[in-house]
Amino acid sequence: MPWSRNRKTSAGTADPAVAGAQLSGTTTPIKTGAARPRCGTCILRPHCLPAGLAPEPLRKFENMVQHFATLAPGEHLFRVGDTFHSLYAVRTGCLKTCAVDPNGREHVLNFHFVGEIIGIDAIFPEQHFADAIALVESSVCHLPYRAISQFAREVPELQVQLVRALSRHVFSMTSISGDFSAEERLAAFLIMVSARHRLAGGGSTELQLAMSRQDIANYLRLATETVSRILARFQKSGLLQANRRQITLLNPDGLYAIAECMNPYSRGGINRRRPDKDATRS
Amino acid sequence: MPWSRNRKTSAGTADPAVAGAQLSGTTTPIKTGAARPRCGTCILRPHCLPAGLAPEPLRKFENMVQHFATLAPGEHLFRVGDTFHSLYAVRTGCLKTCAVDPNGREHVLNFHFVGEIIGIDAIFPEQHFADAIALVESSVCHLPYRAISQFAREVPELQVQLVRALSRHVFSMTSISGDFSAEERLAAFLIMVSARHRLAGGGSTELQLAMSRQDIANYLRLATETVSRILARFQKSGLLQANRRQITLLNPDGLYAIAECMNPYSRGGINRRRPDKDATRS
DNA sequence: CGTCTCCTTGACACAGATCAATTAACGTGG
DNA sequence: CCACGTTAATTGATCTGTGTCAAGGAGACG
Repeated sequence: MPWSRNRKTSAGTADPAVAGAQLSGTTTPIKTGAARPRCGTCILRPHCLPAGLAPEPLRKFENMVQHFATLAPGEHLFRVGDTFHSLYAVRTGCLKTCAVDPNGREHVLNFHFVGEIIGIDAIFPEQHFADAIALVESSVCHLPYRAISQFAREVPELQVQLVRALSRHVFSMTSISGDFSAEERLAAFLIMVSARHRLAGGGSTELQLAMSRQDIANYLRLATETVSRILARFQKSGLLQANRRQITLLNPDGLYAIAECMNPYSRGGINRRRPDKDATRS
Repeated sequence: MPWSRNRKTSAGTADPAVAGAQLSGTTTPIKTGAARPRCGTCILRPHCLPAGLAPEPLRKFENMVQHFATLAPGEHLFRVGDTFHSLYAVRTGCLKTCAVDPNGREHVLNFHFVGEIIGIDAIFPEQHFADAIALVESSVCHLPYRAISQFAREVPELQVQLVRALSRHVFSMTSISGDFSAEERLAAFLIMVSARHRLAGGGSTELQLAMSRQDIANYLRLATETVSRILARFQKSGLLQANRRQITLLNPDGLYAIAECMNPYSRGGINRRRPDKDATRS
């Protein structure tokens, strides 16, 4: 049976307040790729590709990086079918990568928060098979892959970082790919957002979501109504306070407890609904 | 067929068609990591890490590779919590990686067919967070990561392959992570198995599944009963013939049509096989 | 031949999708 | 500043795809 779920595309028209807020204390949004970013002083460096580079290689790396024009909400960074030639690092804001299948259903593949790398999945096919769209005003660094890859041959530390970034990506994907209930997935999502807020230097209980309910739903493989309802349920049980995209976590531990089973590191706590489905056989 | 026949037949029928052909004069399975595998003559090389290496680096690479003892069905290659120190390449047979959540519910993260690399997701955490278990009698090459990684610094081509393998892994994961119906997922699964059979030199319509219905269900996030029912439905509509683990695809194009929406290449019209039936519901 | 394990099939239940309607922001133009 | 339109978010009422429970069947193996 055809079986259409959420099919509309929402290109986050959102609070511009969110974007810059988190970490642009020094730098006002650059409108046209003017100044080179300075990895050396970038607050995100520990989480970015040049993490742990020595001063000299770092300088060379900086020279490869280009700063990209700021993206307005809804603007594309790249599109399905574009040739891959560059990775991107999110400096401010938030983007989503998504693909629309032949039936018109949109699948949000990932959200990309401050400090994260976009485009890793295109290295192999050498072509983007997803659209990357800014959810709020965002800016990204532009890391030409050929140059980076070439440079990595000389600088093992960079090579290590590259491989780690890839592996981490795989690692994080396994979390959402499992078979979990809507509550578990949403709780895990909120915790993830919270953690990333903290990484970017923001508070971890006051969340200003960059994405719509629909984007969240498409990402978590739910209906938007379900996301809404579960948020309401969380609110009623005192876990959080939700007002549109403004979310306040009142009881993070409670959310952790719900989401725990999705954390690959912490298998061994908490309960979930479906008692068993058997396992084992060795 | 590439895989040894059903589970516990006579001890050690590593399918001669594959196993024997490329890796040894002897037809008997290697029980203890005796002979070094010869990447140079391995039929899988184009799909493996040393793809495209020049003769000299290839020889050095071969010297790093160790052959592993054959794994019996149900035997573990590694377990959750094991320290990561090596990647593995499947030479014969088929393995699954899986993790058990707090409730004892098993999640199959991936199946690993002939020619595929296992362990990529453990590079970053430097620890395995999944069990790797042989589904049928299998053998794997043992690729010590530190040595490989070190060697890759000298041989760019190998580095490229490593990154490509990682990226490909990410790429393939996006396929099953989407929001698809049970039919779509199962159809896509069968097509994937078929494609991998072909890669390994087998036929693409006569499939001998290495995994149980339960493994398939856990992988696709379904109940085993659902897998059974949908196979029955496919059979009734003439798409295939299913007898336990012996599956014959009668109408691969029909399956393609059902699974199309999951093919990342088809999104946006890149390189698509056929236009789909439209998404009208009713 | 019995036992075991995997697979299949049926009956029923429920989480979550779908349909539908209302309310709340946020423009925009007058 | 206020009507108006548009889109996002909520809430309620149903429907349904799949999960769950239960009961055989069919190979495999000793």
